[in-house]
This record gives sequence, C-alpha cells and structure tokens, in this order.
Amino acid sequence: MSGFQRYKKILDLFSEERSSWTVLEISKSLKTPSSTIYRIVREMVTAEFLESASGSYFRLGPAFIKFNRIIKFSDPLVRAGQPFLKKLANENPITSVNVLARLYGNNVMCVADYKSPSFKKNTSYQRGKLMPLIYGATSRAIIMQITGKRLEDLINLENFKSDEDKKNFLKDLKSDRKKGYCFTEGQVDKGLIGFAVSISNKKLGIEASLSSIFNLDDFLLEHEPIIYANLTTYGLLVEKYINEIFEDIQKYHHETNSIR
Amino acid sequence: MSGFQRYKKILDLFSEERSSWTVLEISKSLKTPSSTIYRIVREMVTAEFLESASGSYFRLGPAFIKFNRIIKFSDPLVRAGQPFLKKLANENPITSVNVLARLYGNNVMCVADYKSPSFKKNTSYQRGKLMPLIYGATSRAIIMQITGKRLEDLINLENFKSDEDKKNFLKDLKSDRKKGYCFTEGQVDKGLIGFAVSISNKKLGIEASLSSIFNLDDFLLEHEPIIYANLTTYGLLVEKYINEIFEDIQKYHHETNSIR
DNA sequence: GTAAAATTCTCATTTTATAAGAAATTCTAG
DNA sequence: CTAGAATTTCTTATAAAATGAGAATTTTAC
Repeated sequence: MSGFQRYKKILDLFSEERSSWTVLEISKSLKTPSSTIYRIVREMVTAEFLESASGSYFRLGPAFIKFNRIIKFSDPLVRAGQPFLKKLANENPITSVNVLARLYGNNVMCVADYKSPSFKKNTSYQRGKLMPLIYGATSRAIIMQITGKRLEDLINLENFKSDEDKKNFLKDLKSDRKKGYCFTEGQVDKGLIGFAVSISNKKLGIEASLSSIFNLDDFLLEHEPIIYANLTTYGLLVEKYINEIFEDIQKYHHETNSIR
Repeated sequence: MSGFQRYKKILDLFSEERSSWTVLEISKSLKTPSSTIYRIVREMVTAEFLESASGSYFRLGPAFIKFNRIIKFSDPLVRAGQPFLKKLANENPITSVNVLARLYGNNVMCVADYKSPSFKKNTSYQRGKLMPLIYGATSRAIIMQITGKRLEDLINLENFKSDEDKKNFLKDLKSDRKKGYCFTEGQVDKGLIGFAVSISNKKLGIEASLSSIFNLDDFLLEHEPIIYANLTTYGLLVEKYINEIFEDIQKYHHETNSIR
C-alpha cells in the first residue's frame, strides 16, 4: 500500500450501506496496524476527507460535498446537459426519468438525473451511482461510440453469461450504431424500459449518453417516434452546448496564460 | 509537502472559476518539479480523483460525485433534514430559500438547499458552498451553540472590521442564544434577510443550522411569528430524525460487530 | 473515580518519494 | 507523411517519509 492508494483504500471502505467505521475496524479490514491507520485517518480528517462522528466512528468528510459542487458547476457535460433534463422530461409523451451518464473506469456513472414528479418507481439511475457497462440503454449508448482495441479491452473485463450472450451483445451494438439510438427492456430495473443516444466530444474526452427511462406499462408503440425525436434533438443540443463551453474554457485559459 | 497534503494541495487548486489545469501549471503554482507532479497526477487519475480533459488539461474526477452520493444518502444531517426543506418552503408565508448548513473547518458549508420555484434572485446558499462564519443568520445559528475556548479560537481567526464590531457580534450572539433563533439582514446577499435556528446532536458531533432566506421586499412584520414557528417546529423535527438515524446506525453496527 | 477504550507518541528500520535529465510517446502544422 | 514541439514516462542516486511495536497519554463510560 503506497502513494495515493494508501488513502483511497480507506475511502473505498465507505459505502451507502456502511457509512461509518472505527479505526480498529479499518485496521482489521485492511490488515494494517492501528497506529498506522490512526495516523492516516488523522491526516484525512485534517484535510476534511473524513470526519469523526460519535462513538469512535469516522465518516466521509465535507470535502466531497465541496468538490462535488465545483464539478457540478464546471464540468462541461453536467453544465451543458443538466438544464435540458427537465425540458426533456416535460416533452416526453409519458412520465420519465432522464439521465446523463458517462464512462467511469469500467462502469457507467450517472452524472445528472431528472425524474418527472409523477414518476413513482425508484430507478437505479441517480447521480453518482455506478451502473453495469453492458446492461441498459444508457450504458449501451456510451459503449457503442467506442471501437477497436479499447472496446475489446472494456468488454473483456465483463462477465457474460455465455459466449452466445457476448456475440448477441456485439451484434446489437452494431445495429444500434447504425440506428443511432438504443432501446432496452428491463435490463437494469424490472418493468422499466430505456431509450438512449450518444453524447460525445473528442477534444474534451467526453464519452457519454442521454437517456429517458419509462414504465413499460405506460408505453405505447406510437410514443416511440416522439421519444426518439426528443432524445436526438436534445442530444445534439447538449453536444452543441458542450462545444460552446469548451470554447469558453479555451478562451479563458488563453487569457490567463497570456497575462502571465 | 508530505502525506495527504501532497494530494490535497493539487486538488485545492481546482475551483469553479478555474476548473482545469495542466501539469505544467500545477508545477509552477506549487513550485514543484513537473516530473513529480506528473507522477502524482497519474496516481490521482488512476484513483479517479482527477481525469484528463482536452489539450493537456486535467480536471476533478468522478470519484467526488460517487462519494458525494454516499454522503447524501448516509449523512445523518442531510438524510434527516433534506426531506423537510421543501415542506418548510411550502409552509412559509412568502417565497423562500431553505438551507441546512454546518461547520466545515473555519467556515460554514451549506449541505442541502431548497429554493421555492418562484424565488427569483440567486443566493449564496447552495449545497457545497462555503459561507463566512460570522455573517448571516445561517452561520450565526451555528456558532451560537459553540461556547468557551472553542468559540474563542474560531472567532479569533476572523477579521472583524473593528473591535467595536467584534463586541457587537458577541453581544448579538448572546441575545440570539436567549431568543433561540437568529435574524440578519443583507449580511451575505443584498436585499435578502435570513432567519435561522440551531440543529445539534452531541453524540454525532453535529453543529448545524436550519434557515429560511427571504426577499426583504416581500417581508412584512406579521410574517415573523409564522416563520419563527415553522423553523422551530421543523428544527426540532430534524433533530428528532437525526436521533432516530443515529439509533439505526448504532443498531446496525451492533449487529455487524456481533456477527463477526 | 476508575478501568477500559481510544488516540497519540517515540524511534529504529524499511519503504517510498524526489527531482534532474534522458528517453519515449503523442500532437501539430505544414 | 514528417519534422519539430509538446507532453509524458522512465531511470537513478539520494533524501525524506512511512511503518509498526509498544509505551504513554488522553478520553470515555459507568
């Protein structure tokens, strides 16, 4: 355990299900002497990445809330896409959850979401949540823009039920790429269906998707063209705004650099 | 520069105004050789605390979104208070911004906010934003629950305009403590007024506040008792829920510990 | 008030980080 | 496609920092 990993391993213990740990628990879990963990935890408390709670428990610190905010207000994808999610929800013919998601390591992470107020069911798509790479339209619209060795590497890390499954997945990917959008049914949450389009910006290294999720029960075939049209329109709009934000950033850096 | 500080110093460069940096810029800014920064940045990219953007720029990584989510769904204060903010907004006699805030080092940080849809002005109170310790009702309701040496230490770090100012501040603090709530006018945002009550839980180490912010123009004296009653009621309710969450956590840890 | 638990401290030893420059890779403009 | 520039990684001896066992101290709980 060295470098940043030393700290990361501790942070990775914290989850929604288990959000507070004592030093002794951490020490056992990482098989590291408690005197060492005490020192590291103290450092992280100073930096506000951890904070002490009651008992002798520690939990994630407010630094995450602060940096999350900075991302929310400066990340080009979130900045460009967030404002459109509500509009998309309002224009969809039936009640929906609308999601911006992107690649995060070997998973897909939701970075912004808007649920119509009338949408009842809980979905797995909420900001900050990791999603499987190979299930759901949201994820598929992201990987369908990746090709070659990179795609191969990503796919090889996944556990397909069978070789048959893998073949089908790759075939679907191809046809979705041609169609320009994805559709899946119940792959992530039962009773829900998803439509998605790709969002990308090479210069900014953005590989993402915009998706709308509906209750299967609400859905009629006649809705499909409207859903598709909405996603396509807003998808392009988001890409356009990402570009504008990119140019702003460039201009800003140019200015700050020339001043120096 | 050693330990976690090594990493923290880099992260602290990133802000809403300046959200992407090249290695060379970081290197200059921290007066550290670029070969060192390259290594550190690479580590942080692997851990997803940074990510590479276009050009040779780096920005904050998705790890913050992930951990922020875990906090949002597990932090007792946020979990207990978040659901009441909207209710509070709806029961207030005039349009409002409603905020949960807590101590964060030597500042106050907003950890949850709900703005009535009809509230026009932008306020400084948004989740993740740091606020001054000595201005605004939101902050005052937090420090008014701190006493003795701890209070002294906190206050001594602040720059008061004059000794007179400091005296007045301490006097106001005393009288607010007696009244049980705070009121300030235009200390943070011009044209806005704030009311706040304390939220605390010793066992969980929570020193926080619940506040409602209004447009001065909308406000009539007859609103005051209603505002005060709402804040007090919801403040107590939030504290009650924090307590319940605390007991849940205790039970959970008791179970998981006895299993082992 | 006291025993147990939590936390900090000490220090010899091991491990890791540092930084200068070389080497390799990636980008860019023609 | 290619040369040159910019970016990034690698190599290395040396300096610096982390480790962990156990003692010492502080805090907590009853």
